[in-house]
Amino acid sequence: MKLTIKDIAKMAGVSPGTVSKVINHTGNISQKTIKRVRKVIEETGYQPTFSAKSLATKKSNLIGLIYAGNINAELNHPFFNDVVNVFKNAIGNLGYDILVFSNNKFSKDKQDYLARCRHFQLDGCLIIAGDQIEEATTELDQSNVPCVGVDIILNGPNSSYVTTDNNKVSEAVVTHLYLNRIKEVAFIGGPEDSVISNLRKESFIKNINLFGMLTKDDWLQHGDYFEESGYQAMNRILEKSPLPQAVFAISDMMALGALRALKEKGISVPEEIKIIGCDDIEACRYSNPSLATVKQDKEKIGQLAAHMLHDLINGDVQPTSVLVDPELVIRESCFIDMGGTLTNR
Amino acid sequence: MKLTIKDIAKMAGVSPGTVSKVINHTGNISQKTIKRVRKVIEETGYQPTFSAKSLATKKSNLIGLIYAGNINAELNHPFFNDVVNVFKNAIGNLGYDILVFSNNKFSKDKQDYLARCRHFQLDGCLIIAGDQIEEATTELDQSNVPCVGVDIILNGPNSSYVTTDNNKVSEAVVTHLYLNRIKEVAFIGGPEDSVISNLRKESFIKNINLFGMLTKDDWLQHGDYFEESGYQAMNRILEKSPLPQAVFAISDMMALGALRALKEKGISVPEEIKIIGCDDIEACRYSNPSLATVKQDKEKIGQLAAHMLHDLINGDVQPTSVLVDPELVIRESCFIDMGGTLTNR
DNA sequence: ACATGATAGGAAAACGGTTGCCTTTTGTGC
DNA sequence: GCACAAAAGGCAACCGTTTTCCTATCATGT
Repeated sequence: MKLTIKDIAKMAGVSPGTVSKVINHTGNISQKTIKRVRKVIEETGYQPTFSAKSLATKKSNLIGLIYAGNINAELNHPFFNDVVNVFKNAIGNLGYDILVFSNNKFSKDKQDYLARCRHFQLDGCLIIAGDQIEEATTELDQSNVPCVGVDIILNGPNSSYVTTDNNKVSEAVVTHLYLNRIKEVAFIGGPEDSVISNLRKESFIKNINLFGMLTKDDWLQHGDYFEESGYQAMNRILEKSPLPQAVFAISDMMALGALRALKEKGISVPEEIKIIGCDDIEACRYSNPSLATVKQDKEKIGQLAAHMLHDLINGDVQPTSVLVDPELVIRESCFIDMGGTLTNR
Repeated sequence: MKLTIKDIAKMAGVSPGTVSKVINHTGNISQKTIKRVRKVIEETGYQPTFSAKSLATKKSNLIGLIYAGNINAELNHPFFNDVVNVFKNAIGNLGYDILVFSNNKFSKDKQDYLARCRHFQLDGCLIIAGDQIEEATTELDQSNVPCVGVDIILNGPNSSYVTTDNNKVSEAVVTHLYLNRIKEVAFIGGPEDSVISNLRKESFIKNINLFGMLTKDDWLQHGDYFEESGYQAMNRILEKSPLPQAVFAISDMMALGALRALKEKGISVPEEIKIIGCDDIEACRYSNPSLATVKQDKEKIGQLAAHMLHDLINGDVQPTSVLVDPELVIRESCFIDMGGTLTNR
């Protein structure tokens, strides 16, 4: 028989309302009473029922977790999961639990995120996406539900976002290559309609031109962020001669796919061609050669997302966006032998 | 202004109770009325509020997700995440959403899972663990809350579990090595008190003896499933001569660590020593040499867990346990050159 | 001792559904 | 057309909290 607030009230010789006030630190209650009520709660291990509380307050202390866009992977995406894990612990410390929207529950074809937020009376949502996304997410963004996006641009009245500074991603890669006398560079992006991908592509081209380096249409390929698509993109590049001196793929998985294509053709990395990926997933360290990459600061992104969402929920703050600086991680796939000049530390 | 069941009732010209019955397919309602009510619901997009429904029914259609034990990783564990992802979709189709327990919310030191289940009125829990675990999980297991464990042995009155057949894991590895004329094998297990690890270790030793092969105390090492611990365990093995002909590590990450240790010492894999891991994480395919492993059937485990939990919740079924067969995946780290005899397909 | 304001705590409505029971309507057989 | 059973749907209590408003008590200054 589960204990209710009335049982506690009876035991402590007060009214239910008073117990509620003690629990929530509201109203005017004497220290003596507080002590007494606390003691009963302590002894009985009483905990208010979530649904009753939620019903009365219209709050849930629950954050919805949405994997939007065509991320084929979801709970098993290497980069996003690290971010989500940091987020989970950070938001937990702020007093929230996380609700993962399972798909297929409501309408079959249409993910109605907003309806589900209202259904559960979620306090806010974390939207994870590698991409600009479906209507359902836009609808949610435009609603008054507090949302924080990771790697997605949100502009709703109560939405913030945090993302790696995509201009700096390409800038870092191109600058590094320039400093190492590499001139001819290919690019493997995400889907053509991916906002993130296009930002990186534009910035890539801009910086290539800025430094007087070379790229060309045949070298600008698109994939879907996954391994196989990188493999195919690389093969498309290989079909056209000449070969570039380096390839920048905007996900590690695609870079690994490119690596596989090169291995298959007997082209040596980094001697004949350098490869740089992006994300710094675990597999980078175990591939052969190990994969140079642009690392996104997962810890910082996760932490920021949690605090931004909390602030948004409390109405403390206007919607904002934060760009997190990426960091170049040089590994074997980009080692450059220049006879002692300009080597990498 | 959010719509309530009363609004719908008014619009449809019926009582709230009737609307409820239409929604839940209970009571005796005429087809005509059902149509009318349905239409209004459709047009307005009305959805019952979770907390109110949950309060009234004492059910939540929510499944708690617990990462128990000393899995340092959580939402970012490569193997478990794949399982959880399958589970999430499967359980979603059965009408549940998932609540992830954030840590640190309730008592600082003590995870009170049971209390939180009651608090949220969860219908059931999925317990993920690489290991036998804390008191809080045991308490939950022993309660009447329906639980399904993955890779953990549960014996509570309402608990089932599904796990890879750990005997067969070691059996498959040892048999394969035996068939390829390899006699001397080392073993890198998990923590000494890990039930799973000990099952695999016992079965490893049993099969080694059965085939008249050789292992010894110096070759039986323990780690914590993560990369660094595999590295260290391998170094401990290397300190003692002679070298075994093969090493079986019960996680891929530890196997990768072992690989790193061998590389560092200039010992070639698979020529001088073979390595086999376990789990079949992504990185296996990208390591050099690519890593042979024992694959756990994540798809099947996730699906089974979902359906077993659903059955348990509905009281359709007695607690059970299911063992899923593992599958050996041979890759470069275990390639065997025998001059044409007994090669691997 | 008294008016006054502050403080403590109680009563009850509200939150949005569900459900058992009871009444009304409908259909059936004669 | 009538008695009766079955079907349809309304009523109201209930789920466990919160919160507003109100009253009773208490301390204070005069």
